[in-house]
Amino acid sequence: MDTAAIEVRPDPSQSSRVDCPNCAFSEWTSSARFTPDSARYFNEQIVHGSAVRRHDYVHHSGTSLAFFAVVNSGFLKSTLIGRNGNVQITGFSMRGDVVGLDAVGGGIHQCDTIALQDASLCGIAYPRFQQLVSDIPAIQYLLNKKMGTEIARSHRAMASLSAMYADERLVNFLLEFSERFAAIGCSKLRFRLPMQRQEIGEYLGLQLATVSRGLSRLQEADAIAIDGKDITIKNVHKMWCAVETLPLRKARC
Amino acid sequence: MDTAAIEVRPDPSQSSRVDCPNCAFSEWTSSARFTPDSARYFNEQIVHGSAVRRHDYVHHSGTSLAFFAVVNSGFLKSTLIGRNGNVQITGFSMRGDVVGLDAVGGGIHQCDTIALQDASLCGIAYPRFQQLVSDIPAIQYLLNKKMGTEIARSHRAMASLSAMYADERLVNFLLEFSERFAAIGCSKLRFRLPMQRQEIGEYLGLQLATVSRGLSRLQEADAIAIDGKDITIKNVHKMWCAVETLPLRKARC
DNA sequence: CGGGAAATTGAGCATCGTCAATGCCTGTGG
DNA sequence: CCACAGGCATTGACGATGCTCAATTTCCCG
Repeated sequence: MDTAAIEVRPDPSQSSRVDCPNCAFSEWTSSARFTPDSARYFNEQIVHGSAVRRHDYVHHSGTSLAFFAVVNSGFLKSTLIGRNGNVQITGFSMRGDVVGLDAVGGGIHQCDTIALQDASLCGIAYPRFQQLVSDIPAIQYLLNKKMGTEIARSHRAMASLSAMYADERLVNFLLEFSERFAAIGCSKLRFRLPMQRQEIGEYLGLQLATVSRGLSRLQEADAIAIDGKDITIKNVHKMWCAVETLPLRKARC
Repeated sequence: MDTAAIEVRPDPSQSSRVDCPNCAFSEWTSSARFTPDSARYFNEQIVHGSAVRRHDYVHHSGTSLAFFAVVNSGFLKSTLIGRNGNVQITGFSMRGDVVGLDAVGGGIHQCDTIALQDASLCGIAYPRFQQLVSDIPAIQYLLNKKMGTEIARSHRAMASLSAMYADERLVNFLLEFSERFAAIGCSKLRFRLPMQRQEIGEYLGLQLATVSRGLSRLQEADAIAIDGKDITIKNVHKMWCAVETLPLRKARC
């Protein structure tokens, strides 16, 4: 799989390249800031409905930014590889998320982005995107919003990595996903985590074993129910309480 | 101190509001993408040479994004306050850095930004900035670059917080500052850290005591010299070696 | 020069990483 | 249809890293 993955594999379930019923860019073009004409024009520049399969790379670290992709369905992870081979997952992408933003600074992708499961993407070539910006200011406005949101999210992630105990990070993580699922119209109380325990650990800075123990503890506290990757949030309050039942932590409340 | 800090406190050392010899926005207007006319016009919209004093707030978390500020001189920190009162420093800003980017997503500042020492800023009102974008595409391009760079930096910070030992984070931190000082024309081998040990800890996810111990260890290894806040980098290679002399870590090489 | 904040350093122990054994689930081939 | 293999998850034991608490020294500013 290579950088061109989203270009070479049109998703057969998408009948038309232009009238893409599932396209997450519609969140952009339906914005009030778009005129119908500019929306149509923008839409024509998009490569619609590219499919990637589990483990495919959407882009590689070190390659130049060729296109922005937006996720229609499925899930992606973005990873940095450290000096010692440490894997850090910098984020998970789901429907509506734009992939490739960390390359905007220098034009070179800093991370690998990989499909966690089969996914559908829409993309727009970066040079084309830059041309459109001057014609359609709304595009720029929406890109700014996405980038600002990503900055805020990674700052929160830093706080979680830096200042929270393992169990708190887990609770935070589950609630982050709960919110994000709600934002795309799924249940915020019952959802399937698309990644495995190892990958949760690589995002939260924890070992696989610690993640597993933490989830078990939350379940014992009757705060959540776990069925493999399926999570049911039973009691948000209990989630935070469960975190504070360990010896030293009681003092902190 | 309040959100309007940069508006109400013109720096007397700046003689003119328009011809600001020290303005870090000159990095923008001198870009090849600016025509002389647009550079002049942009420059006229900037509030030049506002001074903030140590401990002043440049903006408060929860307030709306009123302006972008760029740092001319001095240093700022941006902080998130957690549920338990934990302080997370999400970044330090120095000359050329734009402050307020994490508010672009939702229009509300997510962090407090505070001067570590007396500083000089230039600012531009956000609504005005947005108006200018359509007239001067170069502005947008440069903002994008800054935001993309910030995303990449916070992802690296996540990796550091998540996957590195205390001493590695410190080495990483010192080298990050070394690079950034070099980028603004200062020595990369000898510089003064503007923040205190506690604040290094709040950025790196370490306790003050751990920071202090780590620095001492690097000094004992003859990798750096410490004189209070003044750091001399004596041997980059030894910095990384020093990290690996503790018991368990030898195995990892 | 003196007072208070910041930094260094020490001792003890909690959290979490490491290593390892076991259990569960799925897909495959006999 | 069942056995088996391989990946993934759970759970246990143990020890190291780094946090907490605290004493002391150094630095900075009035």
